[in-house]
Amino acid sequence: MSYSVGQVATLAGVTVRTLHHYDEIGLLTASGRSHAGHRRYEDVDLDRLQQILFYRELGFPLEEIAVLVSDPEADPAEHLRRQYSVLTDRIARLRQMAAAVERAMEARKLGINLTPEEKFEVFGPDYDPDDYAEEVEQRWGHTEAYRQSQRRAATYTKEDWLRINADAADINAKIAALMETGAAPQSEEAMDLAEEHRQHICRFFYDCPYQIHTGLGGMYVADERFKGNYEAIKPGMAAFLRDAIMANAARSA
Amino acid sequence: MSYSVGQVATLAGVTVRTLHHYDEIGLLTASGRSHAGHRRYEDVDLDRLQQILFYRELGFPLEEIAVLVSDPEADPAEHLRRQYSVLTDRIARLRQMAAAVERAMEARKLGINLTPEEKFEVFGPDYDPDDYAEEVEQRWGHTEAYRQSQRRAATYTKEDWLRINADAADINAKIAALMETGAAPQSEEAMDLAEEHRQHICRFFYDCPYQIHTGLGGMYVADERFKGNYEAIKPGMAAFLRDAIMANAARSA
DNA sequence: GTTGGGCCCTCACGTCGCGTGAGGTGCAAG
DNA sequence: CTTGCACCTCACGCGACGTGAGGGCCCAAC
Repeated sequence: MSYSVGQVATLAGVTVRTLHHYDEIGLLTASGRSHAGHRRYEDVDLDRLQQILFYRELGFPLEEIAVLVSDPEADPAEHLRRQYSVLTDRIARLRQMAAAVERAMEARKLGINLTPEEKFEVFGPDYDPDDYAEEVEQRWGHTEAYRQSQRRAATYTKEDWLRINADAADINAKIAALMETGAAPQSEEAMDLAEEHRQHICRFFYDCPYQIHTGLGGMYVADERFKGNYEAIKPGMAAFLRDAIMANAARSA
Repeated sequence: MSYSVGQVATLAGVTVRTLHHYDEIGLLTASGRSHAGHRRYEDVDLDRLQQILFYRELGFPLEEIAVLVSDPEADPAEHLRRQYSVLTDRIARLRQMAAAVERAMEARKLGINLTPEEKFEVFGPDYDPDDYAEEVEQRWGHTEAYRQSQRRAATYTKEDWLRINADAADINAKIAALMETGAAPQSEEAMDLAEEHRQHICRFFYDCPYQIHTGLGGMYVADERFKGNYEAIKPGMAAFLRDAIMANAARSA
């Protein structure tokens, strides 16, 4: 099966001119030409185009895309993994922005004026994750201080939530670090972290016996929404955590 | 306090040339000029710039941005709300793409060849949510059929998850629809939906008495990750759901 | 006093990723 | 036979800047 430019264009939702352009710059050259000099695209070209458009959608320049899609370490599965991680990164970025907007809304409500530096922190670009953790705490501390002077008891629970989320992030970080070492989900350390995870839920959310905990573990890999959050921290983390939870439940029995 | 181009540039993380450009096209003109003809930016200019960069980051053309930031219905709170909704939309889009990538990975694992149309559905742009729901079901049904012929019992649980997620989406949709009518979270209908929500958890995840359910409700607004998911469906939904859950728990007592 | 460096200014041309014709070709249907 | 459609190749235009070129203002150091 082969396709003309027009067919490919409508399929992929781009213009013919775009395909011509990609041909011109050598990003996507049709596999062949018909007798009349018309471009003929094969399935393999469609795959490549799909990849190109994916990265384009995320704002990569064509030159960089050429490198990405022509990567000779071209295991297709590797491509997909890369796409997934690029996506989760981007999502994380947007979530940060959303959180910043929320902070701005609250600041407005309370009549707090942000410093000029703060106004642009939304776009915090370099994103060194180590610095980031500190930074957030500091910024929050700052804002909380202001707020405490305006509200009092009402602030209290919110403060708690911050600590709870920080603890959760801490546990997740430890899990990611453990994965880095190549440890198995059935290892002592992994089970201990799973237990820490469970304790955290028990303390701050609700009573969470092993049975419920394993239920949660299953959900972490099966439900898109939860899975995304863990996979964003580290690919494979959802499954790792589930297995560690199951191992931990098994040893307690 | 007023700032020079260079100061503004470093603050905002853009180049001086960019600020010149925005001046040229009238998107952001410095409030004043110094004796020597140098641009002098005030705080209000910084606010405007922040907004401009926000929309730019999300890929809006400058012309459109000019309209958005100059909107005379210019309640700043309204701006923030709009930014938030733009963000959640974008996040939802990326999550869809991520899900599509996952499907592609699974398809690969199972040796299923996607049809050319399917390959480009990732970018499904027009995104009519009604059609979308059907479409997904059909596509999944299709894929499942293929898969069933390859695997058997193993597929079974996955199928269940699909139904579970579909049910959850259904409940969420009903809640959103109810919100649309302006009903209070304490209304009969809202409480019934909260109960449906609880039952859903009981049936598919774990035993979820009212006490735990209200705990979940609190988490839906306090934890960024959960909140984002509900707010993406409809702004204010997280809080609405929490309140409905609390009302429902109260009436059962 | 002047020389230098730093930051600012205004043209003005270059780049990227296409959009948008202009003018020509191959071929199937009326 | 010509009409029409989808394709072809130039080639210029545009948005959002990048990147100098050439010059002005001001302060510090020699």
